[in-house]
Amino acid sequence: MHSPVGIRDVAERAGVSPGTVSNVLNRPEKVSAATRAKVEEAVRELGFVRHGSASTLRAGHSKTIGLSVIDIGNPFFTDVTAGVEEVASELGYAVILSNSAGSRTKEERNLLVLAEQRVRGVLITPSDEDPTRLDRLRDRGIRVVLVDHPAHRADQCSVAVNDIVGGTTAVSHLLSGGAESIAYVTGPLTIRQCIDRRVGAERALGGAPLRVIEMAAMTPRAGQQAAAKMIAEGDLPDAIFCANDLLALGMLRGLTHAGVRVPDDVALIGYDDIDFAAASAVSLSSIRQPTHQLGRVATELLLDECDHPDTHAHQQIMFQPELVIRESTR
Amino acid sequence: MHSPVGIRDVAERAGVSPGTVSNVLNRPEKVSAATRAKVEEAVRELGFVRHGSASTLRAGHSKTIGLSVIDIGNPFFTDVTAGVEEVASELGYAVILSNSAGSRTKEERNLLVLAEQRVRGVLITPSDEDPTRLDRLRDRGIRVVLVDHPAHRADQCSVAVNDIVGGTTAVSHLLSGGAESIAYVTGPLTIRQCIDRRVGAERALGGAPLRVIEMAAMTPRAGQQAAAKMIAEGDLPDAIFCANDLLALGMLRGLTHAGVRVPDDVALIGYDDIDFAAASAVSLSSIRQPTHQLGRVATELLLDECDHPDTHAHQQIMFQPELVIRESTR
DNA sequence: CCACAACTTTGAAACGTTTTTCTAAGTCAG
DNA sequence: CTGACTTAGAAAAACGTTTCAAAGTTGTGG
Repeated sequence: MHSPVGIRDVAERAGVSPGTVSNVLNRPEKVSAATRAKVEEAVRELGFVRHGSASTLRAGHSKTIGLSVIDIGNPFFTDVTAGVEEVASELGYAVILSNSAGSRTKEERNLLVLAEQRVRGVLITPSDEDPTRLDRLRDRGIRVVLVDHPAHRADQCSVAVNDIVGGTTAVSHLLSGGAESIAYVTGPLTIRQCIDRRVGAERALGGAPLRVIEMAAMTPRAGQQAAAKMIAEGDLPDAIFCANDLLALGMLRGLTHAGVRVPDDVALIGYDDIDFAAASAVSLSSIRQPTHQLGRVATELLLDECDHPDTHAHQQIMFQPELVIRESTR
Repeated sequence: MHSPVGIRDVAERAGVSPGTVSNVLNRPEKVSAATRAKVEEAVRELGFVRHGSASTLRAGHSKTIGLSVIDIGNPFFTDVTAGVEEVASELGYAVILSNSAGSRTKEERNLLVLAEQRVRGVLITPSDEDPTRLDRLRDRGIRVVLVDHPAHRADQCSVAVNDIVGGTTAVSHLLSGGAESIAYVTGPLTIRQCIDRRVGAERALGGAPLRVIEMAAMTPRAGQQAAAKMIAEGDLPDAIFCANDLLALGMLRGLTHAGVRVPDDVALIGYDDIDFAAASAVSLSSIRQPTHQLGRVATELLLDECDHPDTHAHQQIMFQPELVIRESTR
């Protein structure tokens, strides 16, 4: 283990002052081509790597951002994360990942760790509507961009997808396929996304009744239970709209097992268009959200806000979801 | 935005010296209960948050670790990541996530960023066998633990799952179900995991021939293509072993579409036991790897190495995979 | 009542950068 | 050739912690 090489070692080797090395590193245009070359040479020879903490301490800002998601196991968030990592990495930022796992205390603890690390900004899918923790971050000078959650304030960036439109699109599609009775299988109706998708569904029905089946979780298992319940109760609708693909996949499995044919007996549509939607035995129609894009754009907004605070204009971006038709609604 | 409150503000408020505040923060047992209480009170009143960079700079080590994975979109790595995040968060460490996306240059760039951040250690699933970049990290005093890759050296921790045993288990299970001809559908045979699983499969066959179908990717799409190819060629085996569940799901779909019944006509088994294996129309038998555990243990090893370097004993841990029987091989 | 040990607390230096101020050396017009 | 102006680089002062030797405090036994 060779002793750590610092900016002064580089300076000595190149025959310049430490300040000049710093300039080469941070504002190369301020330095003449000749000395720049000398310094770069020295950096290479000595294998110098800048000490991020020292840099952060003195400069007052770091090259890291925080990402706080609700469930890292959900393909939706995984895709978002991939998009975030991509952009951050391109711009030389490191991403600190934290998973609130739906727990508010864990989220709070994670945000504290992020504050200690003096991250430049935070991308967060908040686990509830309470804005005080985020305000506290902002007070500390940490920028915040909301992900998959529209901002309520104009001085705040956010990136989301219109879930009401998504609900409407899904149900309209089912109606246009000839369905007359429709059921909505959803997760907890405390979750904004579930509520909005329901509102959209009802809007499409224009007053006709929507049978709502609320499950505690949004997993394949829950979907299968919902299927069992509907079959036991004996009256299947013409079509089923599930609030996410995990539910829909479980539902598909439950129906198929009971001898119900999809889409002949019952049409089925999910939400999110995760990779596995296309891969199931009867491929699943779904509402696609630009997840990867969501992560990319959120990160671009955040880093723009950090790097160009004067020209930055806050934006609340709302993407539109997209209908993907597959076998389950043909 | 209130002006940043530092350790000296806290000291002043509590009527002690900055050194004492630092002691309360880092070695509470060195401080009398009375002053500790005073200091903690002051911390709370002022909303003090320690400046991680300053701390890292002075103390010489940080409270962050790096995690470098090959494909953040693959549920296998997602599960590992969740385990890592869990343990790190419990112990107050932040996790910097980087995704090499299979590209060696990207991996290299990411490792540089991690080195700049002076992470305490790195968890990495290396994208190839070349050990020089890892040696370079170790030279810098950054501990390295290999994930899903057995270490070749004794002074190095690693956590992996025995893929040879997994291959043997899968094929033995197929044989015990009465299969006589078996095909192995795999990703590129440059990938260690694919090779090992094949070796295990051949071991189970004890000399009997194994038909190997090598695909360029390990995705549902590739699995479906493999199915189409086998059906076109006209001779289906009794059973198929796929090198991961994504391939197997695609295979299942391809077979079902061609009217081949699983498991009646062909038995099918995958690998990884991702969540969706249980959720498909014909639930998929698979080889389960303790993915979450993999992440947890790797992190525990790394942090033990960091926090107790004198008592730490390097370990190469090899987990055993587990057979999960579902409908596709009944 | 003193010497000594055990325990607390202090104060200043140091960690490796960035930033700001300042000097020296060019450059150019008159 | 001078003086104003520009530019490149040097020197030193921060940034907010931790550390460590030293000083201070308390308690104990003789």
